[in-house]
Parts: sequence; C-alpha cells; structure tokens
Amino acid sequence: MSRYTTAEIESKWQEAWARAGTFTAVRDESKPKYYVLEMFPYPSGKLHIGHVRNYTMGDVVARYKMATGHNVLHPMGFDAFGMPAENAAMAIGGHPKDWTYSNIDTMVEQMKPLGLSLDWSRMFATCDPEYYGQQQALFLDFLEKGLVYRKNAVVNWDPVDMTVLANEQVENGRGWRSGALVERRELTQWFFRISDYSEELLDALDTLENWPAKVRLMQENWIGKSRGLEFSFDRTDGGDPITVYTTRPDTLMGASFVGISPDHPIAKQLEADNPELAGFLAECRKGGTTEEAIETAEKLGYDTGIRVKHPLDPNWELPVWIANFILMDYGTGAIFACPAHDQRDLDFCRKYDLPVIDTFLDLDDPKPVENEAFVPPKEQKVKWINHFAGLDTATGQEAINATIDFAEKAGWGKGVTRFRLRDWGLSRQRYWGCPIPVVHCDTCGVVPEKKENLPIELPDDVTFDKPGNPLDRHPTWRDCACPKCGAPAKRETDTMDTFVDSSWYFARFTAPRATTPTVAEDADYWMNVDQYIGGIEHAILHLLYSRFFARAMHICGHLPEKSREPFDALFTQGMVTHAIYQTTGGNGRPVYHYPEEVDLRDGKAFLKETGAQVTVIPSAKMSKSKNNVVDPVDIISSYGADTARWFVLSDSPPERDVEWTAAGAEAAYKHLSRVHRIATEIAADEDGPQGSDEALLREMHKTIRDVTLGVESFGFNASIAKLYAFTNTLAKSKSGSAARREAAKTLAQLMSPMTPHLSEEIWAMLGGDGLIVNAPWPVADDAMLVDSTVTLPIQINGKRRAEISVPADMPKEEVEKLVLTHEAVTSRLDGAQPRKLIVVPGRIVNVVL
RNA sequence: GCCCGCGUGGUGGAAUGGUAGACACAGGGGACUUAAAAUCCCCAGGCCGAUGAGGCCGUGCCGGUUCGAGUCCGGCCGCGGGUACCA
Repeated sequence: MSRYTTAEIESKWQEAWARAGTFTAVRDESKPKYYVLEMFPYPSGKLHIGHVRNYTMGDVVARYKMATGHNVLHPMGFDAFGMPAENAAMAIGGHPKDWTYSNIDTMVEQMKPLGLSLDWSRMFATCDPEYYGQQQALFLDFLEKGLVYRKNAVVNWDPVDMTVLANEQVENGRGWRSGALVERRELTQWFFRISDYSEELLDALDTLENWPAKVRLMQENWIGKSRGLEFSFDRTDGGDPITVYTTRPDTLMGASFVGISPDHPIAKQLEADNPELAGFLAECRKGGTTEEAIETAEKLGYDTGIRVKHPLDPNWELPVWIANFILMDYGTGAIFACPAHDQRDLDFCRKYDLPVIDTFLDLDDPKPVENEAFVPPKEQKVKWINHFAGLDTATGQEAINATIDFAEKAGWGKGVTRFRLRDWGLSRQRYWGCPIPVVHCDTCGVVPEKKENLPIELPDDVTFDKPGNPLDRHPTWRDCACPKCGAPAKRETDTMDTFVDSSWYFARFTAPRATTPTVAEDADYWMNVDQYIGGIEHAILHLLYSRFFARAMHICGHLPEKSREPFDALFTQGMVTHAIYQTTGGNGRPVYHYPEEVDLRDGKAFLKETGAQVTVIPSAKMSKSKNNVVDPVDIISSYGADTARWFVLSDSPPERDVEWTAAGAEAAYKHLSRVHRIATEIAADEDGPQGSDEALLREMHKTIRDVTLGVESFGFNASIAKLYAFTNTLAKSKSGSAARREAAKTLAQLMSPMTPHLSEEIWAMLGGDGLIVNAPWPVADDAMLVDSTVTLPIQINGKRRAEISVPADMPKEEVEKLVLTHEAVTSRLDGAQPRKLIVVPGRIVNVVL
C-alpha cells in the first residue's frame, strides 16, 4: 500500500501545476474574472504562521473560484519600504536594500512549498524602482490635479539626536535611543487632500455591502462627520474676535470659559513677549504627537487674561484660557467649555476653580452637577433651564437644531458641517522610502520633476552611522538642475509614507511590468478586487487611504470609474497566537524561551535543560522578541504543506485569533494520513462488496452543500468540521465500491482548496479526469438533501423535556395533537389545558403551562 | 482618554431567536500486539443520584425583552485591535 509521503506528493503536484501554467493569469473575455488578493507582507525576513493562515484563506477562495469556472487573478508582492530596514542597517550594519531583498528571497522560498495558487510572474516589491517610479508619476499627476500640497504639521522631535521620530520610537514621552524628552515641533510637509473627499468616502461606505459592518463603522467614526455651530466671541480689548466651533451650541448658557489650543495663533502671538506663557507652552509641547498621548496627558491650563463677551449677554464676560487638550487640527482650534455637560471640561474647571453652570437637568433626577458631568444621549429628553430659544423639555438634538436656527436667524452664528478626518501627511524624513519627485529652486520655488526623469532613484552610497536622514547629508544626490530654469537646485529629501506604496499595489498587479502606472485594458478587465483579505489592524488607515487613492487615480485616468471603490468584498482575519514561555534571569529581567526548549507536563511547563518551572503567558501575539514565533518551515518539513494549511484553517473561525499548538498540527497530519489511507483502500477495492448506497450518497450531497456554504461564507472551520464528519461516514460505510469511489472523489474535490496536493494524489489514484485543480466543483442534488422525517424537540416552559420523530411535512395541527398526548406533556399538564402551544414546523415545539 | 471587536467544557471551538457543547485536541477505558508504535471501538460540561432512571445548575458579571436568549437591549468587568510617522 502506498504511504502518505508528503514531500514527494507535494513537489510532484507543484511541478505539474507549474508545467501546466495553471496559475498564470491571462485575460480571457469568455470567462468571468475573479481577483483574489491577500494584503501583501512586509519582508521581515521570516515567513510567519500568521502569513500561512492569511494566504491559505486566499488560496481556498482562489481555488474554489477556479473550480466554479472563473478566470482567477491571485498575485503576491512585498510591501518593502519602511523603518525596520533602516533600523537593521543601524543595528547590524549593511544596507537597507540588501537586507530587504535578501529577506524577500527567503520569504519567497518559504512560501513556494505551500503550494499556493499564486501567479508568481506578477510579483514585485514596492522598493523596486520600476514600481516606485510609477508611484512618482502618480504623485506628479496628483500634484497637477491639485490633490497634493504643502503645509506645516507637527512631528515628534528628539532634541538630542536632532531627528524626527516615529510614534513607535517614542516610549513614555522619550526618544527610544537618546532617552531625551520628546517635543512636538512644526515642519513643512507634503499632504494629500483626502479631507476634500470626506463626504464621499463616508457616503460610499453604504455601498460596501460585502465589507464587515465593524470596519465600515470604524471608518465612519474616523471620518467623523458632525454638525455644529460656528460663531465668534468678541474680545473686550478690541482684538480680533475668537472663532469657535461647537457640536453642543445648546449648552451655550453653561459656558464657563473660552479655550484655545496651545498652537492657536493668539497663543503664539502672546508667547513672544510673555516668558511665563512661553514656559507654559513649552510644557504643553512636551511629549509625542499621538492622539492617545495628548488625550491622556494631564490637563493643563493658562489664563491669558483676555476676556470675551458672551454672544447672548453683552454684560457676561468669559475668560480665555489656553488648554493643552484642544487640538489645532480640529475645528477652529478654539472652543467654549461647558463643564456641566462635558467631563473633561468639568475636570478642568474644578482644577482651575472656574464656574460650573447647569443648562439642563435629568427629568427623573433633577439635581445640579457636582463632580460628574451630566451627559445624556442626544435622544434623551431633558429639562432645560432658562433656554434662550424658549425650550422647556426637549432632547439634546432638538435643542442643538433649535439653537443653530436661532443663531442663524439672529445673525451671530452659522450651522456648519465638519469632519474629523484630516489631510494625509505623506512626508517622511527617512531614506528607505519612495523619493518625492520635486526640486527646490531658489528662483522657481517648488518644481515638479519631469516625468522622463523618473524614477528618481535612491542613491546606494549612504551610511546609517549618524541619526537623521542620510539623503540630507548625501554629498551629490541632493544637487540637481531645476527642471524649469536649469539653475542649480536641491532635490526634496523627504520620502513618502509607506502607506502610499500600499495604496495602489492592487491596481499595479493588473499590469505589473507596464511603463505607465496601469494599463486601461488590464485595469478594466481585472479590477475590482473581488475579494480582499487581511488583518483587522488595517481597518482604518490602509483601507481608507486606498479608497482615496483609487478615486485620485480615477481622476487622473489611471483607473476606471467602477474602481472608485477598489475592493468589492473585504474579509478581516484574526491573528495566530502562541503562549510565551518566560523565566526570570539573574538580573531580575524576563528571559523568553522557544517552545522547543520547553516540556509540558500536567498543565505546567518546565525547561528541558534544567527542569526549572516556566511561567506560561497564554495566547499572546507572536513576536520575535518574545521567542514565541512558530516557524512554518519546520511544520512543513515535518508534516507537509497540506497539514499546515489544514490546521490553520480548522478549529478557529477565520475572523478570530487562533492559538498555535504543535499537538493540533500533528492531529491534522494524522487525519490527512487517514484520508490518504481510506482513499488507497477504496482505489484497491474495485470489485468490493455491494451494499446500500443511499445513505452514503445522501451524506455526500449534504456535505457538498455544507462545505460549499462554508467556503463561500469564510466558514472554513465549519467546512472542515463537515469534512471530518464525512470522512468518518465514509470510513464506516458498507456501501458498494462504486458509491464509495464516487464519495472519495467528491471528498478529494471538497478538500482540494485546503489540501490541494493530497487531493490531486487521491484524484489520480481514483482515476479522476485531468488535474483536480481544473475539475468543476461538485454540485449538490437538491433531491438528496430533503429528509422525510424530522426530530422535533418538545419544550415545556422553554426547557427541553422530550422529542418526537414526525414526517417532515406533517401539518401543524397533527403535530399539536401528537404533542398533547405525549406522556411528558400529559404528566405535567395533569388534565389542564396548556396556556399556549407554539409549533415551529420542522424546528421545535414549546408548551407553556 | 476615545473608536471598534471579543468573552461558551480541561483546550480550540459549533449553534438562521428554537434540543447549548457539532467537529477536533488533550484525557480515560477497551480491542489488536510478546511488547510498543500505528490503527480501530467506546466514554466524557458541572453537581445530586447508584455508573441507572431522572433532576438541578451552566455560554464573563448584573438586569431587561421574549412562549423561548450563547444569540436581541441596557449597565458593568476582563482581554484584544486602532488612535493618523509600526506595517
């Protein structure tokens, strides 16, 4: 009997697919196209079991679509620019380019044995000059269409290293290398005008029916459309009025002070001749730029001494404070505070002893605010105190609308719609990214490069021995001629955010070698991505930026109208986690151990070498530094690719995190061996016993239905559970050999998206036509799916007490009669009539006593 | 802080508002074997009961809607993701 020898089987079929060119995508108008895409990886150097899970899911979809008659595009590439390459160059020497390409080679080598249905001929890395040169062309087109501009924006500034830090390089407000306190500093940066598309990006979310609702909701909140009132406070000193924006104008009678951002022009103006204020502002500018850092920082305030008049009462004066929690980026950078109905304002007012004035009270419990702000939902009716628009009881929303109307009629304010979404800053003061193709000329200003000069390539001769951007200190790269006047000029040394690279790679895959960003025929044929698969961590930024880019590319003629939304369906998969094994070293610091160094006994873990007990931290995200990363190469070499694929799909629902266990991998291998053995037996048993076929074939058709449903709805774990069950049925079946042969072939087909090599092997063994990868997907016969009898559970007062077996089409009245004579019911009814009898045909019966 | 998720046996998990725990792992028992491996069969949420019949409890916690809630609603707790320069 042939054995399940994975190495041999897997390479054999991979060669067969390669010879047949099975996965090379070619335009073919006679078939419906299907574009499956998994978010491409960052080339960290090692393929991670999480990658295996992600790509296997995409592969299941791709192979299933092939089997259902689609012309499939399933490409792969690398998101290859970014900080880790520069960090590696700083830490261990070498060049980011060499590090990156060597990592890519390694990862491709690790990916190929998985037998993924990828069209490798389309592969590229975003750091290929052929790719980023086309990205520079896009940038120039965007510039021409007014989609890019420059303005000031704040960055994390390390005052010791004299360099800009990424948010992740700021730890507890300090630079990760220098340890210096980080400051927020302004730099001139390039921006994409994504906020011009706020309304459209928001509205179009409704059309993305095949996206997870949670992702649409997150994007909706991120875009953050709000309606509010904009108006100005007049200053008592005659200075320029202070314009504020508020979403709660109904609370104006509870105003306590006017607050402005530390970055507000008034603050900056006062700073010049007020050293005390300058000190305060310096304090405000400490720390990183993240929203989290700003929101959770201690609330600080400074009374500017400026006073303003309340718009509804000229005798009411309010102080103007500078407060560190007010963002210059949102609204007008100035607010009025209503402490009674905003916890942050209340905390601030209590700290600085400012008045707290109630504007409305709870209908049921009308007590004034003390240390907890009263913030009811906007739909809740409340009791208004002295409302200027004459309201008594009304909801917050009604009051907001009434207030805006009132202010507009009175002429002192106007209702405006604002968005939280800010323009996308793309400048990075780093080397390993796509150079921004512009030149700074003393006479012409900022001048775009000529397209014929693209790509503007990164210079290779750079060093990372000093902090900062090596492009800035490169002796010759910066120097160039102005494309406009020819005079000596300087290149832009900022490179692009790596989110730019990943915002259009899906379009580039449709024509990866073209000398323009895209080619109309290819983009028209292959776009949109029919199924996009990736991590939930990309729910907002990557997906929102890509949606913007698709629109911008359409405007510039690089994508068709239909691609304004480039991803028709989105699926977000969970992470693969693994326990962390930790002991404490002599210096009291944690020491992390690899899984293979640890023995598991009686639910406890011990070091193999010393026998010392190890602390187990369960289900942590795999991380190189914690030594809990499982290398899929080991699993593939021990058990084969099909086992790795089968295991990452089984058990956990794809959208949820999955815990990797070696035992699970071994069990998956055992199962696949069993399937191989069963198929081998059936293949050898051509003239075996003839038995009843009906039951086996019925099960087979139900399995076709259930597995298909699972694959179509990303319920791969459910499909696999059905395949286990059907394998058990087949193993025990006493059916005739022809029926068993048909069942085994169908089983191989249903497994083929998950375990393509084993399925090809079994298909060949049982005399299937051609390659299984080209075989049409089995179709369930409806007639075989209906059962003639059903089991109905009988509940009494909602608790299951008995069950009856009835013909599936038995009328409700007959079921009721049967139930009322059932012993479990009569004994409890004790002669009385039930209060209610609920019969859900084919499902359940509930008797209410 | 704010936004979005998730929470079910020893473990991973299943369950269109309708029999909670399918399927699998680990575990226990048995068959085969000189023995082991491999394979095959059986058991298995907790408690009470006798290992039976049967009963009670049980899907993070508290409350609600419903004939019926793991599922829907409100409030908490815990964990995870994002928070605009990690990708």
